[in-house]
Amino acid sequence: MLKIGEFSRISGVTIITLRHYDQIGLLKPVHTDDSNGYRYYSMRQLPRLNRILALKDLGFTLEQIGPVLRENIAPEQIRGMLRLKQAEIEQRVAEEQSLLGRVEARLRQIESEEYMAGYDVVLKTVDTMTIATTREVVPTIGEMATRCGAMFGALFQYVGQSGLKPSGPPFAIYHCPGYTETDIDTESAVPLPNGSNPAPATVDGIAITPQSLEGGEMAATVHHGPYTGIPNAYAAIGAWIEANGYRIVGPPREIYLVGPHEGEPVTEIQYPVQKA
Amino acid sequence: MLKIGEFSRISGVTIITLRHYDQIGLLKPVHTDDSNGYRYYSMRQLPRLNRILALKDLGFTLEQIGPVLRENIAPEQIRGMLRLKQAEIEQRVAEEQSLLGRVEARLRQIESEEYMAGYDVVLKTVDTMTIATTREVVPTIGEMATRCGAMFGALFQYVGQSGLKPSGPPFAIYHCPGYTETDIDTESAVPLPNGSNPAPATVDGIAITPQSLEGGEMAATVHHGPYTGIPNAYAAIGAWIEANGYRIVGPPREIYLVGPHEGEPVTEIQYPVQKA
DNA sequence: TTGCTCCTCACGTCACGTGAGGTGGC
DNA sequence: TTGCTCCTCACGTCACGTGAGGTGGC
Repeated sequence: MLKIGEFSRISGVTIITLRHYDQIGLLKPVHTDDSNGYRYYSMRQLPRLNRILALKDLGFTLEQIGPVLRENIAPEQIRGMLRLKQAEIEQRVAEEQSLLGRVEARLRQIESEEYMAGYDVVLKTVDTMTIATTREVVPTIGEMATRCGAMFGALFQYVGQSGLKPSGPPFAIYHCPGYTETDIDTESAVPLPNGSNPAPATVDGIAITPQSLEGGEMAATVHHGPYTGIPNAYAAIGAWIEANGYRIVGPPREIYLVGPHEGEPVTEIQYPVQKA
Repeated sequence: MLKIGEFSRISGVTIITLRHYDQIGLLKPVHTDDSNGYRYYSMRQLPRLNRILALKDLGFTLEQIGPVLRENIAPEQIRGMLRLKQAEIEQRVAEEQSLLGRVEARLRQIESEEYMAGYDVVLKTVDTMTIATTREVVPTIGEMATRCGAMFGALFQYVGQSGLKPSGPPFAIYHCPGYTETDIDTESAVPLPNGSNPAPATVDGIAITPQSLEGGEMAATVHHGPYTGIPNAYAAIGAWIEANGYRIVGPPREIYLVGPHEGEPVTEIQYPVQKA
């Protein structure tokens, strides 16, 4: 019979850990003194302790080790548990490596001075939503402001007439691939409460269609300030997507979080992406 | 001004997380209602929130993110932090991969039926210690019991005469490489309290030398039962060492935790090892 | 008035480590 | 008697998630 300190020295396990294993019932001392609470261990408990350490070393939690020690589990089951562990660790390694990739991408970005200061690109999941939308090809960029004004005016009028309330900020979808200054294929949209199902209509000669817009993973960033600076936000997202090994799988969305009439506008840019 | 639910929906961050960031001062709502505690956020806080998310995504803790947001840190410093992170993640990847290696080794062991049931090999660090020792070449294995008896008898007598107490169980070091049944180069030893420094002596014609024994990393397992079964323990350690990519760097030790006169003996085998 | 949203505790997570404060054994 | 060992709480770790129990706003 050994006092906890001796057993600790021989086993190489701290006293605190031994007390912890006692407390959770994983390794009880062979005897505990009733009067002073002293724990007494036996050398014959070393194999059990070593089994605990060996299983812990294979990545099992103490909670998982308990049953393995109690019931005598068939090697077949042990094998199953190890296979599971294996898959779990492989998963974690993959995650760590993707994290490493992100850190390295950021370092390269800083070092190559293509550092898009001020823009932080994040990945977010956007739900599928119901929207009211209208679409037109705007001939030149100079006409964007008036055309967008007209489109959103019609949309809000339509939403009001339908007895609905927008369920979020209005946004645009740009269907032309790449940056263009002419013939900009623009879809303007207002999100509606889920489940609402109004009919199509024409307002002020503008055709409005309610529809469902697919959600998914988005690479997104927020631009704070006048719209003339927005190309920088697009560039920042583009750089992030390339550096982090994603692929653009749809047209970008521009979400007008704070409109131009309420001070400095705040605009979010989203690109639907997939891991490449 | 947005209620927490709206801000949560727009940012894609849970309400609970937003409350947590408020609590630790990472992102305070622009306004908190005094009467009911409602938090109100602004769209203009989205860039800050995104910065938090982006840094978190690079593996920084919330505690590390705080200063980065408050003080405007130079890109030079950011670079330093990223380099540190990078090294840290590489370290973790290496650890996970070694864990994966251990799990795979165990799986192979089970599948190839060379499964040494009952032996759990663990890695432990043994301290350098002061010992009293005597060494001789035992001609045949049949004489081991009597020779060991004689050696330990002399050692204990010596320790007693020196006015010392053994500081741990007695053990043997086997200097012959591989398993042999003849001419076994055996060193018997008794650990002494650290700092004690007795003189060499001869007891019953047996020469006893006090010395220092180097510690280090050991692959160890415990054998429970008669000494005839001990070769299995050696085999188990050998298999473990090979499977886990270690290398034997010294002679094995056999530690007599429970001697043969106290019921079933309990014996620990240790091999000094290094990562190969 | 009824849902819906929001609030504040308090506790749990995983495997211990770190004091604080006190007692038993040689 | 004096160190040394041992004991039992209680709290901290990291970034939230999960109730419990209660209140404000349309």
